[in-house]
Amino acid sequence: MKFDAVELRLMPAKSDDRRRNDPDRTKADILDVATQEFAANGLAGGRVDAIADRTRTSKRMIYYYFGSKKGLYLAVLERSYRQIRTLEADLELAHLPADEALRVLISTTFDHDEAHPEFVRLVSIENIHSAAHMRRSDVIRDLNVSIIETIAQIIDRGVTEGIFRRHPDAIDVHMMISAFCFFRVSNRHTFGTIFRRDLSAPDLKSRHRGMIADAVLSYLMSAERG
Amino acid sequence: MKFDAVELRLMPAKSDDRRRNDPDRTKADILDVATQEFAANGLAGGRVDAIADRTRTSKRMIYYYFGSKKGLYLAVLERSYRQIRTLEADLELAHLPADEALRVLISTTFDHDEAHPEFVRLVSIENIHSAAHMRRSDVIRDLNVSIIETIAQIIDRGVTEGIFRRHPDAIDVHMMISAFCFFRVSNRHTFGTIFRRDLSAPDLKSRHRGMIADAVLSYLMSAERG
DNA sequence: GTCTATAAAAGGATAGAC
DNA sequence: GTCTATCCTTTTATAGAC
Repeated sequence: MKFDAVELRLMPAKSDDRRRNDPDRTKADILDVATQEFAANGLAGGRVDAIADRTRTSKRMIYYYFGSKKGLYLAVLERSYRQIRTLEADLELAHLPADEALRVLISTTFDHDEAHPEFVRLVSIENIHSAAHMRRSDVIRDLNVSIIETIAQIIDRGVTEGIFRRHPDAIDVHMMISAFCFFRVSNRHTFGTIFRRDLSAPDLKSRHRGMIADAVLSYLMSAERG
Repeated sequence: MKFDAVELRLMPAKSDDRRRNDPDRTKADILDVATQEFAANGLAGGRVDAIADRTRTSKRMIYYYFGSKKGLYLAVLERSYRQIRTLEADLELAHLPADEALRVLISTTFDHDEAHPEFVRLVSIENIHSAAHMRRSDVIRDLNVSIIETIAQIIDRGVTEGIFRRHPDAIDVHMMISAFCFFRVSNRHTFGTIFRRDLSAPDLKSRHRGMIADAVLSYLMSAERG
């Protein structure tokens, strides 16, 4: 009799229940799955049912926490942007020579897009929607974009040191870098199909990482129109 | 009596009926509207009803001619690709100096993407679907991509003439050019929102057109790793 | 080849118990 | 906070007359 009672108390039922009732954990779980679903199929193509099925929780909870499909999509988008902005803000490049600093920054952007194709896809999807959701999101619109400040300082420094002969707009330079890194991932499938080339292959990856850095640097180092 | 008969023959009723029953005209009409609809809302987001409503014909005819929503989408995609390939194939650059030829080619790509945002959007959408439809389409996969041959010849010529000091892969150069031109249009909305900049403004357009050309040329003209 | 009406299915959202 | 069952709108697709 005593023995039976002890065994009952040792069962892990209660601890499991607490875990299941943790709101932050539930929300994060939903966001993880939703990120994959929307990145894979778009906003219209993504299925709330499919998300619920792959979650520890139910569809009801998605509506409970996020209100609607679009509310969930926006939460996914906000979280993804917060992550890349944090990464950019953590760069410490002030102690490096201008050209070295720029190479590190380009590699960081390049590697981020390579490592996070789901972010690249979400941004593509949001552009299909003309950035309508992002525009309404204070969170995203007001995320500090320190990368422009970083690039501006590098360009200034390079010009002062005499390494760079051009002095272009920092946002333009950021766009040039972003375009190349982003396109490689965003257009991987159509470009790869048409030109019969696997853009995810490791040798192409390292060649392209060097290529974009060389292109940006030779642009900055060359004389106007040459 | 004679007079009346002549007047009857001149009435345009019959000719109108023929026009309405012209299959090619009907198909082209459907494709025009479908291109706009899919480019605006994606494959899942695009509505067959919405297409039918903006067409001279009915929904029944869309299924009659194209079989399914996906069949229509694929037809739209095939037609868009055929158009840009035709444009590229018409370029006559052999008589120009290598650097001039490259500038013309870059401007052509740049202006094409600017003038055809619906094409850019369709390609973005097809990438969200991992190019699944394009892959199955013999028409698109086998469209001759003469642009690579064109770029390869320009690079060879530039190196022979001593203008270029690098000799990169032609597909890589094409990717570098495409990436910049494409990104400016495909990511116009998110990039514009975040950096508070209107990428469709005329002054930015011409500045960027020159910038991408300068970047590619200074890359080709610079020494390895410099 | 073309139209109207309708079937059939999918998918977003919610009711109500616990 | 969480679950099951279900409503109801939207949307793809087709039947059948002309």
